[in-house]
Amino acid sequence: MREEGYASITTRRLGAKAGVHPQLVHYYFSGMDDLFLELWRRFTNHYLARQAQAFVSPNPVRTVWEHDSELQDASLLAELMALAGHREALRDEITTSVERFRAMQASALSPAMDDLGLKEVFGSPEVLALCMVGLARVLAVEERLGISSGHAQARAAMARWLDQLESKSRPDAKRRTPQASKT
Amino acid sequence: MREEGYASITTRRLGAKAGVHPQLVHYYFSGMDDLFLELWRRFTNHYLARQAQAFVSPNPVRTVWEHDSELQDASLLAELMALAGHREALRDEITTSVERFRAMQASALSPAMDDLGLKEVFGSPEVLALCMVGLARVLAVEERLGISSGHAQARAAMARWLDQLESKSRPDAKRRTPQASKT
DNA sequence: GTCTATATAATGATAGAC
DNA sequence: GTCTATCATTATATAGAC
Repeated sequence: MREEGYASITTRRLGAKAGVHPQLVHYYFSGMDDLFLELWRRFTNHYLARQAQAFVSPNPVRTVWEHDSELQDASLLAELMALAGHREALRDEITTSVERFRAMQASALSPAMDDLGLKEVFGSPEVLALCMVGLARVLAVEERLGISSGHAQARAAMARWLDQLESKSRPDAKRRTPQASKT
Repeated sequence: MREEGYASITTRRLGAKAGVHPQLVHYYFSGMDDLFLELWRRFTNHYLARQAQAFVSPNPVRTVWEHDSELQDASLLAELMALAGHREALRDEITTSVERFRAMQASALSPAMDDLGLKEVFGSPEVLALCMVGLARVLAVEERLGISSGHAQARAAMARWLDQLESKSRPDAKRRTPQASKT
């Protein structure tokens, strides 16, 4: 799906990829809707768990940005939302979990809004969350197609801004590198 | 395509929608690739012409934002980019025109970068363009699915920010309403 | 659980009458 | 330009042998 879009997901291709006969797909899933639903649930479970990190992070803004930016998944997510446009069963599941996810991000970002003076520009943490996910997703989708105009500069600007925020919150601390510690 | 996604575009459905027989699609287009290419070209022609306004606008930032935000087309564009992921002929056409479009937006935004102090945060006009198109597209795609968490607030924050920019560039002028004059 | 075989429907596409 | 007729291909899905 990441490589060729949701329309190319068929029982035959899945079977071929898994090295089994396509009919087995119907043994494991009750149909294509069920299959996509299961994929989405795996996706959200992974991310909801991952997103919990933002609550204990010293800089939730950076943490949220890093999660939003996980390239492969960001473009997969765009694909799933396109798919949801014409699969009712998926749409309901996606809308509720996206809203839950956004609320979670917002509450993780909330303390930073006042501390770092972000309230003035963004107003609410939801808006900050929307801006970051928006930028991350354009970058992901475009890079999948081979478009790169301004991408490096955008990532650099984001890194600069995050560093700036960090020095605001802890003026004595040194800059954190993008990759977190391995523990 | 806006309503049900690119996968639901078939010769039969197009024929039904147009009130003619599906075989006529092959009379007008050499195939599905050609059909999507034609759609994309119409799309870009419309927007490249429209985008020229940004060069003569008193506030190019607002103009670019308004163009990016045209709801229906923003979600259609997301759909087309998803489609491009597995249609080579489309991909080449899309990548080149997106890059051309971005360069155009950037050069329209360029003078505002220095005047309004945007260079400090965004660095280059391409980055500003990416941020705006990112936010606009998330809003569009999500709204199509019925998701609205933070959307109203995001639009309000954007309106506030644009007004702020405007008062910076012309301190004596009054706020412009979102809709431009009719002439 | 995995396979063969098959049902049924929809797809993109072509040939040719009018 | 629009139609009828038809093609090969692919899709989801089911039944039943092993």
